[in-house]
Amino acid sequence: MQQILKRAGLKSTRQRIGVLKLLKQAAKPLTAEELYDSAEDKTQINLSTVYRTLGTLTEKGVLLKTPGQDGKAYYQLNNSAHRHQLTCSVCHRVVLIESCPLEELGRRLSKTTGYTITGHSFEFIGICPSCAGHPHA
Amino acid sequence: MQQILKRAGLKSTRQRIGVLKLLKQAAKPLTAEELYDSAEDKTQINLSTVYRTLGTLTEKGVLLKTPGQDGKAYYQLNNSAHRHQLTCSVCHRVVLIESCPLEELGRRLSKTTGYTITGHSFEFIGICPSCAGHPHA
DNA sequence: GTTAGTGCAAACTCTTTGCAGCACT
DNA sequence: AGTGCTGCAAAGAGTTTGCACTAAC
Repeated sequence: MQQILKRAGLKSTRQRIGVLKLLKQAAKPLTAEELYDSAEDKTQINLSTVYRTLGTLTEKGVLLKTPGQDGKAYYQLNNSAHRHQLTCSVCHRVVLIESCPLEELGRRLSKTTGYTITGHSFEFIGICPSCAGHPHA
Repeated sequence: MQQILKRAGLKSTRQRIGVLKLLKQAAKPLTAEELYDSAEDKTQINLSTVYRTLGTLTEKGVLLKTPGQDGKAYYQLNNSAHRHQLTCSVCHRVVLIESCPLEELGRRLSKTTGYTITGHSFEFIGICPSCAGHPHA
């Protein structure tokens, strides 16, 4: 945890370590508010600090930021285990997609454009079987 | 244009047709504000109406909504010619990706999850060659 | 000791909503 | 004529920022 921060040239603080720990445990993308609410003792971190931490860690490439259809941004560790979402456009419930097919595509894109690809965000939108069944849910 | 609206069960209004026309011409995703500013005569449509129009057309599956890293939502026609973005995390300039590789993936996902896939949003994040060259731009 | 990070409160941006009037079918 | 759509103004949600204080190096 501290190593990640050191590598990024950032100071190790209780707040940052807390955020990283939560994201590591989560195994699904979390919003700033979810992180804030999950902080065991609410007084341990301020919402502004959550936002600032997420911002700097995203800039450093440590985190992946995925702006969702709901207007909130979802954050997760930027590693090969990251997950993407599938949102139902009727009931707005979210499920996770098993694997990420974009790594290879990113490598190809990197070659053709000269960009260094540091991450990606994506999300499918659809209608879940339950909403397709009773459309007025 | 009117046909699209009729098929979606919506009334044909000057404002909606204007929005659709602009999106058709654009060939790149636009934000609500860009659409509002592009309306030839500014008095022809209200910003709220732009948002409402984009919302209903997205719900009907006519438009594709892609929430960007910058906090704004980008809209485009939901057809096979749609485009995705590649954003530089340093200078925040945006370029377009040539093709969309997610159609096939969506079909597969539809089979495994039972969801009706109606769209997707995605974006790559990277560092453009120019920013990689002089990092302090 | 110095610099980077934090908390708090206020501000800002994008987007949504209530309501009265207008336009499409 | 009736219903859906629009404009306006005000509110809402999520996120950012200035400043004084604190903690990491």
